[in-house]
Amino acid sequence: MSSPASRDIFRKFLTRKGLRATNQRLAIFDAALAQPEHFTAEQLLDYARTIDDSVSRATVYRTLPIMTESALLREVDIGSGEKFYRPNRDGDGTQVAQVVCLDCDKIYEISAPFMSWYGSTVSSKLGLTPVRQRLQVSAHCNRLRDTGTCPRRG
Amino acid sequence: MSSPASRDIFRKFLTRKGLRATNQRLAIFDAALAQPEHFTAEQLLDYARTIDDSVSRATVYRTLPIMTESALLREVDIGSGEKFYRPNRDGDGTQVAQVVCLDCDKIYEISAPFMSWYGSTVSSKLGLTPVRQRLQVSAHCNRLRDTGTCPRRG
DNA sequence: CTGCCTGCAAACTCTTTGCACGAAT
DNA sequence: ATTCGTGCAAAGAGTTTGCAGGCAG
Repeated sequence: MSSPASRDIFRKFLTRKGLRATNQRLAIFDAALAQPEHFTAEQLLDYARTIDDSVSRATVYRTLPIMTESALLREVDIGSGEKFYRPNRDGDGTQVAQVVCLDCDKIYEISAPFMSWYGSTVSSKLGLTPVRQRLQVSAHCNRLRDTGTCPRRG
Repeated sequence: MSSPASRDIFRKFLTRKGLRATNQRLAIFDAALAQPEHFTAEQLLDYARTIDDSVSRATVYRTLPIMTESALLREVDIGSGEKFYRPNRDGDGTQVAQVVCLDCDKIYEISAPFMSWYGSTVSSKLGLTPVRQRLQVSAHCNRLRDTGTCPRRG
């Protein structure tokens, strides 16, 4: 949930960008920024509908780019078919690596400040200017392997 | 193109795995390992059909996992909707980063030996065992920005 | 009022799959 | 002779888009 105060912030944000502050967009903003973890477009739709049941899937998909381009959200693509999103509470997200548990699908985010240095170094040698980088580690759960149970699932 | 010799190698390879050495599979193997650059499933289909025009899209998609699981090919997912593949001529591919030019879509591969160390370090802190890692940098072409022309396109 | 924004549903892209036929062993 | 493998076409999943109507500014 979010307070009327955050609504006003979103409203101003949209106006500043020359976009209209529709109830659907506001509901999607509320829903997205209330998420504690990574979420998918579909999950966002579900939650946004609890705020405004007129929100459609199309509008969610049309609003997500607005939020990511403005760095309100960070897009996290772990190559699983669907994209994940996450409120961009801290930093710009270019210095964050992900560790993905292949057993419970949980995505851990790890600070990796050397990443942008690496990106710049490697890009400049090729005559390129880095835009973004991603570092992802896919891993299996030791606990699940040893005891047959992962604390994050069953 | 490939010599009859490589055909025999593929034949033995398949037999060893308990799989049948069909003409379609051999054509796909030939086509895949003849690629100098990254390629998509669709491009592989096109080329494989110049060797054996009975090759179908379904068989390409069914053969790609056989080749990647055996490390003959490396799968490179840059989050662009379609997957890329590449003959795995050197190493195991777990120590290679990609630099993707957003202007010409070229994928440069860079040796990044520290990656597996990083994966292990970060995973163990979470009670996980790393399976694979990927490090990708997306970048823009300086030449295109400065002169309006990228040597890799027009 | 004007035209941006919306929901709906169809379209799209890439990939997977069910089925009956065909070929490798 | 057995199966495993194949092509075809349909199904899938996630996302995008054309259109007619609706609401913000």
